[in-house]
Amino acid sequence: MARGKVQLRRIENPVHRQVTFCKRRAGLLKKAKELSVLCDAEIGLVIFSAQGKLYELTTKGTMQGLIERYMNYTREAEPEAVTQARPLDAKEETNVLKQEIDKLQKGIRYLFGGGLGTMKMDELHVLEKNLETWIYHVRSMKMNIMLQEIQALSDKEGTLKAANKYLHDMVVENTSVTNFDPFATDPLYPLIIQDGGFQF
Amino acid sequence: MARGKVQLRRIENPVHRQVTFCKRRAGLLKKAKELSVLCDAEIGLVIFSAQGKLYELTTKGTMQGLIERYMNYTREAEPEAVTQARPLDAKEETNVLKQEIDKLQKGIRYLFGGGLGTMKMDELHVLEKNLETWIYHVRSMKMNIMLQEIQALSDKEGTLKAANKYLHDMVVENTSVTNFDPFATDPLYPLIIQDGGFQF
DNA sequence: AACTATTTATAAGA
DNA sequence: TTCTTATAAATAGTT
Repeated sequence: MARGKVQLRRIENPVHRQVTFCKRRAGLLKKAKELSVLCDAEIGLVIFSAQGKLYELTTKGTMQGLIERYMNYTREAEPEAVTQARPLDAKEETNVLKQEIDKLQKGIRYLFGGGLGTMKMDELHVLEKNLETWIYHVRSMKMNIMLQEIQALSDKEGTLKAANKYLHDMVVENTSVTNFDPFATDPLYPLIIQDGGFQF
Repeated sequence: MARGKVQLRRIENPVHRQVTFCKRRAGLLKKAKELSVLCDAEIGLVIFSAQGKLYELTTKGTMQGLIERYMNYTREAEPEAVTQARPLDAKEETNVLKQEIDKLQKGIRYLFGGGLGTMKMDELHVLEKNLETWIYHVRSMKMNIMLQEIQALSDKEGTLKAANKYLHDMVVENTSVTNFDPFATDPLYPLIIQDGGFQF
């Protein structure tokens, strides 16, 4: 905006681009602050540079709070989920999960606010049930991970046993040809075993 | 920025403020887009008007995606929690609770994002423990509410019994003076009892 | 980082 | 809201 019009496309010269980024970023943040003050608006601005560095601004409260407000607003704008007795398809199930998350979030908002003391009996009851539901989900997921790990270890074990057997046979064959060895017929012994850790 | 300097404080005239909001909002969104294009930055801009209406912009991907990137970035930057063995004082306990809430929120952020599937085993474990802790808190609070209700009912019962006894004595006294009544010595009978409902 | 010539944004008025 | 226009601000290119 000075000494020459600017083309609205990526500035190819990296130095030039960096300088412009610096200047315009400052300008944008300033403008955002001004708009907020002049017009009493709540503004959140997040800028990730091309190098991945974060610059941010919130004009009222925290970014965390603003994100929650945003989530709430966009969720409200979404169409209502349909509750029916028939089995739910994938999309509907997603909506149900979102509602559950919403309830949990409400509970957490209570916790953030006046603490549990401000919650009514029935609200506490709902929160409790939701927490139980999520514990169930979390435990299911843990179980799945564990089963996968077990499967992986089991596969690995099979592979190692096969390798072991092959090596053992080699040893038997070689020793029986070059010289007589009484240990050649010993039971299988793990020549190479490498086991990954497995924590609960 | 024209025909008169602007004071950096809330515009009191509502019409004036609304017009300025409209103009500057457009300007800010334009500047954000330009910065993103010129310097290859990812930008998210959220504006809530004083009336609570939402205006938003994201220059790459979705707001949802940007929020996740932001969450990730800020989580990495956070310092680790301090774990101590000695008993905590009130202020420290508050901090611990805040941290617990933070962890729970992180769990919920995961839920919002790619679902539980993106969480690691240890993260799931932490989330599970936090959920358990909060269920404990919720149940304690329910118990307290119930105990208070019981106490209140018990008090009311005592009051009613006292009133009952007083009324009974009155009846006995009156009947014994004005006329002989064989029912005057009947056992105590509840003349007025009003009991509140009590739901679990 | 500073300096300006210009462009751009926008306050006020219509 | 939108247009116009005088003027304030932002900033591209240069030092």
